[in-house]
Amino acid sequence: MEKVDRRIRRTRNQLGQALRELIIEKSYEAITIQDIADRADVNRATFYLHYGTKEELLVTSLTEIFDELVVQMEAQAEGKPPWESMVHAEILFEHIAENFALYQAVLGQNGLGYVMHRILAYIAAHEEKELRAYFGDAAAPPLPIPILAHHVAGSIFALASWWVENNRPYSPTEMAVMLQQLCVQGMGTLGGNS
Amino acid sequence: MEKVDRRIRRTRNQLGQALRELIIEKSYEAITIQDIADRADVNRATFYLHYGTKEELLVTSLTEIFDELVVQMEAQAEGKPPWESMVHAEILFEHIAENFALYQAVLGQNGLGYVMHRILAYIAAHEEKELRAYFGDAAAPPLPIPILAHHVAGSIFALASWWVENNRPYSPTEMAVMLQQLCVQGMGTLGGNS
Amino acid sequence: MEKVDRRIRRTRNQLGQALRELIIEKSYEAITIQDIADRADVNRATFYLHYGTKEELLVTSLTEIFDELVVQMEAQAEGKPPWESMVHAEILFEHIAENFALYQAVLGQNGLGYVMHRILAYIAAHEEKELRAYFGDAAAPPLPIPILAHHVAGSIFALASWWVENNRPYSPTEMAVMLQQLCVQGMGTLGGNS
Amino acid sequence: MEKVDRRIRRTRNQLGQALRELIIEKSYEAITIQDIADRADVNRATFYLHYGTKEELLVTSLTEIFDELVVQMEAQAEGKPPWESMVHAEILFEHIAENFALYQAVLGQNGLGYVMHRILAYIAAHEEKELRAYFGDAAAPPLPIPILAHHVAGSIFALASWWVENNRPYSPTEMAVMLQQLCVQGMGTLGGNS
DNA sequence: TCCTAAGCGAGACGGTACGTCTTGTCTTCCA
DNA sequence: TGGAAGACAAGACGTACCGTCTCGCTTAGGA
Repeated sequence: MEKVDRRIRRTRNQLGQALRELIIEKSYEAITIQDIADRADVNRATFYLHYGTKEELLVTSLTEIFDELVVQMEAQAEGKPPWESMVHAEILFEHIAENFALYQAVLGQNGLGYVMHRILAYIAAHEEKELRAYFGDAAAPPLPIPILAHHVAGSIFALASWWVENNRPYSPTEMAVMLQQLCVQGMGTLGGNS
Repeated sequence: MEKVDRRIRRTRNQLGQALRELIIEKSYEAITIQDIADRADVNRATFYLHYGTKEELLVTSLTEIFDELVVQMEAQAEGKPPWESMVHAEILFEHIAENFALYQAVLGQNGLGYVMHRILAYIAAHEEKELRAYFGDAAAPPLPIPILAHHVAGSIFALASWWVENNRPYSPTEMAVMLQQLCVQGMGTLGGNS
Repeated sequence: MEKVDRRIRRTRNQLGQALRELIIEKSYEAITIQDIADRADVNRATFYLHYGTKEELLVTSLTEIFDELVVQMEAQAEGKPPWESMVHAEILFEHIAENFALYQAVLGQNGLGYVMHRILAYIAAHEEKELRAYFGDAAAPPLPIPILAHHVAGSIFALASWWVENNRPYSPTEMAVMLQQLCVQGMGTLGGNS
Repeated sequence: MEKVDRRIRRTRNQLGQALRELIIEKSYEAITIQDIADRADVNRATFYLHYGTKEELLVTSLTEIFDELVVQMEAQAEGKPPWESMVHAEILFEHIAENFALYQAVLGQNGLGYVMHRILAYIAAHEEKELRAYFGDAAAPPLPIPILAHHVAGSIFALASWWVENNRPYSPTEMAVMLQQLCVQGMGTLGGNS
């Protein structure tokens, strides 16, 4: 555990905070390092003492937020197959609601490809881990696990994306319920006619 | 039908082609307009005679490809609910296979947020249209149509993304089958054990 | 005498006229060929059919004006030494008054070095010719003729320049008288005290 | 006394030096800012940190040279009427001889109108000041002072111009003598015949 | 009177310079 | 020693102007 000067921590926090604020205000590409430094009340040269590129700061900055989410979710680990529990999804949607402006910027029209990809990959990896834990090595899954994982991840990603862009027309719980329904039962039984 | 100088058409084609090539070779952001102009054997100033920004060329260029796909897909319009027909998805995966390198660049690690968002939105809109046609005004759908549409779109997007990043481990047909299975039946019946 | 299409003559006149107008309105360097073409109601490409550069048009255009002056002056040739005749200078100042705006532009703050130099050299050459004619080969001039010529030319140039820049505070005749006085008698006898 | 970074002074010197060298080598208009930057071993953008335009650098650069001349001349201030002292003129011609190539470029065929005008105006203003000091308020001068001043200034300018263009056929002292003779006695008494 | 060459408008294009902006490095000086 | 201040190199940006070219239209002026 490296001992880090208090000032350094302070500077880094300010930089992270500044970027998160700016991302909400304007397109990520349009943000210059000077912008970040100005907002953080820090000299531009100082930025380079801590981060090599804008992206490095972005990853660091977002990681903090994601980590927080993961901690919350892992506190809910149970034995049930992941898709039969709405808890995960509910926590996710609540988390998004809390950082709404940020996710709006990241997932929306001018979203960050890099971040989008990361999120999708992250969710998929998470699902995959849980699926493997569920199926164990015994019962072979009917479809390849990565496919299952990406199916769920894609659905989550798209629903979250839609939800954010449409200003949260449903509550986190409602979203979680619908998500679960779609993933577990599929759309076939929803025709009403069957 | 606007009459366009042959030279103009030629120049624009070269620019579009150049961008598509470069996107495959390096990160979109790293591509300069000079790069594009060089590759297209065109003066940089000439670029600006036709497009205001790199993005404008990108959209134009990709639209051509998407349009082609849409034409193919619409030729398959049938009366069945979209998710019961694998044809659409199959055509999609084949289309991706044909423009593999391009999609690898666009959907991958350093993918373009803008394009990703566009694709997702495009697929969702497409699904939504078909769902509305299917349900008509009579039978109220069990879940809001946008939700259904985005669920499917997200799944398609994520599976396609995964497929591309893992170098097409399955055939387009196999992917289409699995996709349909997941969407229609859901994962609940796949427990294998039940 | 080359036969020139009426249209050609018309085009060239328009271009010359346009340049002369523009020179009065703004700095010569700031005038673009497009400006000239626009003003002349001519396509830019057409400009190049007639003149290679802006300078070429300038010379052609100004030469027309100078030639006119020379004709007037030569009509006054007499046997007297040039500096004892005010006629030349008077004609010159009257000529300048007639093309006032043009000379203001050419001799003023943002005057054209090229044209200034040309004018000075032209006057000097003119003086030199007359001086040589006057001295003949007999009486050796007390000072080298080129020196004498440039002295007079410089004085004319400077006085004209000053006169134009100060909005003609004296009549052409007055200027001519003063010029002659200065050149012939010098300033030594003007001490007022002697 | 403003404190200026040593680097800044160095950069500016290099830029001024570069321009002075280039002016000798080719037409001022043909000199690009890139040329200047290259010659000064400085980045083009750096040029703009110090000067807004080529003209600004030119003025700054030439002013340094002129100032030097003025200092020399003012060290010779005496009570005599300016035109009865050859000292000023002599210093001037010597100064020109020292910066010969530069003046060749500035006064010659492709001279700079702006600079020519400046020089003429500068000399005239200088003369005017001395004339006013000489005449005081008492004796009214026989001719308007500005006219006298411009007469002398024009002569100086033209003789210097001719001298430079003809590769200094006389010594600075000889030029000064002739100049004084012309200005003081005029040409009337030089006819030899009178 | 026709027809044929020339003048010209329109505008795409390669090229060059411009002035601006951002980045990353460096140096100097302060707390 | 961490950071402020800021000069600088590097290089992309979007714009402006230049000179050249090609393509049609029109419009004399000779057949």
